[in-house]
Amino acid sequence: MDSCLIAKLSHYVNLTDADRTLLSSLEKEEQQVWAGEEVSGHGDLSKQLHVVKSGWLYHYTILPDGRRHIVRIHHPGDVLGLADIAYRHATNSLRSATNACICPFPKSALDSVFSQAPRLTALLFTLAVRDQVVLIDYLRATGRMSGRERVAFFLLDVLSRLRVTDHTIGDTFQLPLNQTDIGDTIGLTSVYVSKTMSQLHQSGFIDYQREKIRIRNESALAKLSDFKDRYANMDTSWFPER
Amino acid sequence: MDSCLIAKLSHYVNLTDADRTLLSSLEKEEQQVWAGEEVSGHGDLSKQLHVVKSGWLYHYTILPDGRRHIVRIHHPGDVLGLADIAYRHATNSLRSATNACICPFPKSALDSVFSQAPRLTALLFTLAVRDQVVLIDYLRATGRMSGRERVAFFLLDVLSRLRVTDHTIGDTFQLPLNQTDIGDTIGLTSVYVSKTMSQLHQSGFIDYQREKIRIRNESALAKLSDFKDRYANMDTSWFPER
DNA sequence: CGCGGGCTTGACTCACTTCAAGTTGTGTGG
DNA sequence: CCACACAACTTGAAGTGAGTCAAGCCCGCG
Repeated sequence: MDSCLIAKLSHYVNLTDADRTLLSSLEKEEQQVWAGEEVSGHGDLSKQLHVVKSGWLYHYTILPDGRRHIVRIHHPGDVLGLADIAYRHATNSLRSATNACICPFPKSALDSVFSQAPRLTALLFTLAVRDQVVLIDYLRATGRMSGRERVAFFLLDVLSRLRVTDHTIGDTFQLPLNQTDIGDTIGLTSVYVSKTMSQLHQSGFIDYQREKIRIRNESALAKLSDFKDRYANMDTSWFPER
Repeated sequence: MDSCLIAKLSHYVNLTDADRTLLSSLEKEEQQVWAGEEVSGHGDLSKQLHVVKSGWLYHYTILPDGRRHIVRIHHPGDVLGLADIAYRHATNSLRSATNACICPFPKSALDSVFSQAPRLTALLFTLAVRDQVVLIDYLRATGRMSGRERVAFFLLDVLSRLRVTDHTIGDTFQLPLNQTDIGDTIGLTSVYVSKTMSQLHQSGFIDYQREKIRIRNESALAKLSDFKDRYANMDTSWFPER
């Protein structure tokens, strides 16, 4: 019943009742999607954004020769498609990794947020910009780090994101992505991801089997991959009063 | 006398007089910086944003072992630091590539934009989001493309950005960055950038000497690197009326 | 019980790095 | 106007991290 969008945003600021009403209007409509299903393709008209209610999804692109790069992974409570509001056609494709439930809403719903709720606007802006900072972290990892460092970085990134909504999470989590997906996210092949993960296991950093990952030495991994948590804290002090 | 910020934004929407007044308040203060000078460092308190009046700058990060990645290159008319408004401390460092003139303004100036000018808010949002799409293009290039493709991509990206403000630009432009800088932007070493550029020259794609680049076969380069211009057109149709 | 997707492992290859020794061009001082 | 210094670029030889190819394994599922 509870909206995970509101839950996620409340993590960062206090929302007024008016804000909550406005936000829940974004979650009116629901859509079920299957694991592996394509939600929207590159080049589609991008008139809609989505809020994720449950499940994991990801945005990706295909290169002309067929190689794939996964751009961003999405969890419950995420607002998807902000990256596409600047263009008439979607610049990336969206696919569901698991069975999922998403709530589509039109781009134009944002204009009522912008004109009615400056504080919420600032928050959305901040979230978009946080995504940008995370993308930069990925860019730097992909551009300048070894495979081992990149895998470490990736696992910690997923873990930190899960912690935003699930405070009870310890060192173990479910990762509903296969090693090909992981490789396509950090610019490696699935073969090399496999070799790297087994090496990280042998060095005592992680345990894993199927979709379950256990981080055995988080601080060492963080040091290895120079990881900074971008999700836990954000600066909202400059926000307009209401 | 003319503001290049206003010039750049006018490329996308019609601005009211009120909008112009608000915008020019962001360019009240001026600061001169020298080529190679550090403007703000990673970890500094990030209370200020900047508008670039003249010159080239770039944001970069250093890895623990000293390797560098250049995250984003900035030109006149760009708004810098949007990526940092979500955090109390700067997540990346800013350095000037050439002598430059920049206009600092406080984060809090954004809140007056958000509460007074919904249309301008939408525009700023769109710009932030366009940067995100470009970062994604870089991420995909860095993660999945060969050195040759990456260099081609980089050169076309710079050219397209210059064209936003300079419509007279043909196939030749000034690139005030050395090959180490280029390599640090696309995840290569300076040695390999040199070899790749001379190879691109020999295949008839480009000419270059010192800081001058000539693109001899733009469409072939675009095909080679699967380049899409993200700067020329953006969707502003969903913007609030005023 | 057999099929198939995902994971592992090893042998081989190659794109890119590293190292190192030139070359070029440009600004500076005598 | 020359000489010297210096940064940027070039070029080649040698090394390596990650890719490719391919065979085999594991395990959940029909």
